[in-house]
Amino acid sequence: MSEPRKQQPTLELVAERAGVSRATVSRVVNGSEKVKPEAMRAVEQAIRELNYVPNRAARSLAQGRTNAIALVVPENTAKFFADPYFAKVVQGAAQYLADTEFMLSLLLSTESDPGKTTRYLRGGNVDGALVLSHHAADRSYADLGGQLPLVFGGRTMSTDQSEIFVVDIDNISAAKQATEVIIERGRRRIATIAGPQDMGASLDRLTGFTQALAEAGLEPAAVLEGDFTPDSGHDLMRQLVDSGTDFDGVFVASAQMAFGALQAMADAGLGVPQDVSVTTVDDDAFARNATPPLTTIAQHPERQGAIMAEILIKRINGESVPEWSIMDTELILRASH
Amino acid sequence: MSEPRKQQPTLELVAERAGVSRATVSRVVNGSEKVKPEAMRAVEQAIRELNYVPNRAARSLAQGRTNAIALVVPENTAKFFADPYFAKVVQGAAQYLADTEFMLSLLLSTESDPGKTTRYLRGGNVDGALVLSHHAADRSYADLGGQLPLVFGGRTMSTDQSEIFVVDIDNISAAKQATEVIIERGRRRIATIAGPQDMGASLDRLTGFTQALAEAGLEPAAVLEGDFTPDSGHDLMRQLVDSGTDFDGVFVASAQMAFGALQAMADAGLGVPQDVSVTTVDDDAFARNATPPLTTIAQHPERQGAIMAEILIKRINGESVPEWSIMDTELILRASH
DNA sequence: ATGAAAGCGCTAACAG
DNA sequence: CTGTTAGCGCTTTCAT
Repeated sequence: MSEPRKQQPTLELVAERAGVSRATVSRVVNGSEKVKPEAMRAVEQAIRELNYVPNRAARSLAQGRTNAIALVVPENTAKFFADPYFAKVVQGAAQYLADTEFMLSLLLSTESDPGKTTRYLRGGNVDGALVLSHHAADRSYADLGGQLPLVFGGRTMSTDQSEIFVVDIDNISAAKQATEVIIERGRRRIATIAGPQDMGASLDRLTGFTQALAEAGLEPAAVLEGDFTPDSGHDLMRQLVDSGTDFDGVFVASAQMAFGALQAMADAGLGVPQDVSVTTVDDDAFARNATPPLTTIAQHPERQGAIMAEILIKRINGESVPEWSIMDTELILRASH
Repeated sequence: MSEPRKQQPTLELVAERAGVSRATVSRVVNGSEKVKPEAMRAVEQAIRELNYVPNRAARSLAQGRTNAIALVVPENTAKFFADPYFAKVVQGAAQYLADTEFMLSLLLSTESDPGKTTRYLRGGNVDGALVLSHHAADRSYADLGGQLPLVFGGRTMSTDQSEIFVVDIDNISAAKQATEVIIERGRRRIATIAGPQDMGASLDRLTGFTQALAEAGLEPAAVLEGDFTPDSGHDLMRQLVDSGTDFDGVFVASAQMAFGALQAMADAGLGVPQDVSVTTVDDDAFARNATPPLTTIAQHPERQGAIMAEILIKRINGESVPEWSIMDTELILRASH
């Protein structure tokens, strides 16, 4: 049944045409110094004439290296596209890799069959992988770390493994800082809409929130758990309002959720920041276009992507790199606090 | 310098452990019928114990097939993420492929080095590719069609090639239909904000617009050319207004641009649909959340992605498929016309 | 500086 | 049903 694939010219063909051995062609292709200019020209011409491109599978088999890395997003397609954070990280990684010999291949891990992705990764298709948005329940990638160089974006929840490389912001201090802004505003009944508690970033942000409160001698007015989507922010805020809880400040763990929460508050006739002071994390389109614009902690996902890629490449090349890279964040004061 | 990669167990190792030949292991791995249950169990156990995963490069080299296909987006990362159309197509393709043995690998073609992507594609990394959003200037992919099964999303501009497989809507009739809605409203001074004229879809939509007008005995009030982004829609609409052109209807070639245009009209104090009737193409978040919600032609990008994938797989398997697949569209009447 | 030869890990006839 | 034997296209010692 299989259609005869148009045969690509092989290295051997190039060798014949150039009148040299396959070894020499290989040397030229790989930019080895030790080739006579004369032979080199002949080979290059043959390559051009035949429109030759080396077969990657063969090369990869021979040298045990693929020159490709994967960016794995263990999240469904809809969420992936809805969250500007992913876009930025991908962009940063892609940009960094553009100047290297490496290809970036984006793997949206299908919820239906996560094993498919791991098998692909372990099947020698890539030299390493960047893993994003790692839910705790999902141990598949953490375990993979022993077999393939991995770099995580955001801390993973597994603690029993060493040799886990991660690039992240300090989520605890970020949340703490954001919460302090509210406290400094004089607010005392402060709630939070936290992120999914199976992710490291969410846990840390909740910790930071609690710490800030504790240091000011306060108790949380309420703690709700969302899933980082605007809808969950909206729904939880409405719940909070409907519950009759008395609050005058809220730290929301992501700009997307804060965006939704703001709408719910507007619907409920709550003024921001007069009635409620709100701060959040992420300086994306949601933060900037919210009404009012959100006071927030900017991380720099684009830079994060680039750094992740850089570290992975270094690991692949056997250079030693620190296990943790903590990125700076920035407090952006806008109108919502 | 290269770090010793942790050696994955090979098929040979499995064979030894199971006490059979490599061929038998291969048979089991590939699900051949003709293996004694007994041997099969032994092999399966060995595989489990060794945590064996076949090396793809080797397999692919041996059987001349990779079981991976690429989805190529010749567009920069920012545009890719900003346009819900891409998200939907990817989603559709990913979903379809989830039930097959094929991996989907997303290639954001870097503007800096398009040759890198083509080389990757030709290097035998994938069995075929889906190509999206094809600008005319870019012949690289059309030419690739001779060497690798390709399926395009949206018609390509190259006319000299046969064997070009494309999945698309009928852009001419879609635009015509959208324009007719405006005409039926009794409007006579109708302008258009078209898409980039180096893309087939844009050209066709302009053609459909012009045809509808011609059949009603009308001339375009104005023809502006945007780039499918909301910003371009905004800017062009402001230009149109500032130019003093007299118009009471406008067909905008994409919902993103229409979204921007609507804002500009609101700024200019133009009422929609009282003063100006507007229709567009795409039923995405922009169309639905615009003020007022947009009357539009819905294409079904998710289905398009799935169909593209389906056709590509069939081609890879040597089945014969039609070169053109035209998808249905749907007129959605909302408040803007 | 170059060629010969031995694989990389797997699959695919071909015997048996 | 199973093992033997060739490769797939490329890289890489090792000689020369």
